[in-house]
Amino acid sequence: MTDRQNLGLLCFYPSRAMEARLMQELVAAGFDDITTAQGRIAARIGPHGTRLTDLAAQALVTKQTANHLVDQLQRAGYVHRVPDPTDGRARLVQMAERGRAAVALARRVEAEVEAEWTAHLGEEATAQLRAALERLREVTDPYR
Amino acid sequence: MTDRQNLGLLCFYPSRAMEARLMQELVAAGFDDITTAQGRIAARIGPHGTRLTDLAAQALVTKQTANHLVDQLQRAGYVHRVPDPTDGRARLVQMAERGRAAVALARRVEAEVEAEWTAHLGEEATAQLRAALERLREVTDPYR
DNA sequence: ACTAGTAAGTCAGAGAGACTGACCATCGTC
DNA sequence: GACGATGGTCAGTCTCTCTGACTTACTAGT
Repeated sequence: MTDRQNLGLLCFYPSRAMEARLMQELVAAGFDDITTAQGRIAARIGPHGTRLTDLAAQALVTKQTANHLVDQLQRAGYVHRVPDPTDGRARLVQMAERGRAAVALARRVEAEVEAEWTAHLGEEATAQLRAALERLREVTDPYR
Repeated sequence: MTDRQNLGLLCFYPSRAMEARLMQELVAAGFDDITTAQGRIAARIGPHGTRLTDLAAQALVTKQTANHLVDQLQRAGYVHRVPDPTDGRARLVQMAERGRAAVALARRVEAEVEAEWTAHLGEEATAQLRAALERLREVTDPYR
């Protein structure tokens, strides 16, 4: 019996497990030139494209870091940048074909992992868990 | 309204928030020569000391990485190493005085943050959340 | 219409974190 | 006592992330 662990740490295990599983399956499917850091940025690109600054803010990294990661994603063909029609300074980071394919796979894997977790916890407990985490996000995610 | 987020990502927000808060308060209290990576290792040192290999396994990093971080912690006076009386190859990483002081503060901050979360979610929902996360750990933490 | 301040993004450089691979010392077992 | 396994270290590399300084473009106030 280990001692009582704090809620933040308890949240860390599933979060790490999901990320590891995503990476593992992406690599297995041939998306082997991507890293977790790149994935964290890519996961936040909206359907019509997202500004670099917004990506950085949501991922809680500096613009420079986000820019660096987007450069790599672009070189690997996952995303491309287009000028923002509403703001001459800005550019929108959009998913390219390869990026959309990777995201589609990632969505499938996420659903798969959630199904496994649901099988372990039960439908009702999982629904409660999701509800609690969504409410907790209100006080733990500064960008939402 | 944002779309439904996966459970792994939902777990990420509280985990990141807890870690950020811990670092912030530790720095404010004068423990300003520590990093999150060092903290993640230090948090796993048991009451009688823990082997480097075990620390590495629990934190899911290589022995080299763990060794590097323990070196830094030792230089800063948070931990020290003693020979393992039961195994001539091994050494135990133990908390030093400064390390114990930091851990004591960290425990207080953790309790504080959990109290805030409980205030937001309610007693019952928080208890259910903890129970669900502890069960989820059974399938998401390889070292337990 | 001009100017001052703010916001978007880029360039350069540095430090920390994490890995792979090779290695030595010690333990445990046959 | 020899040999495979385990605990730990050394060396080198790559990625992530930051700070600081800068350019360009938008916006609000006069």
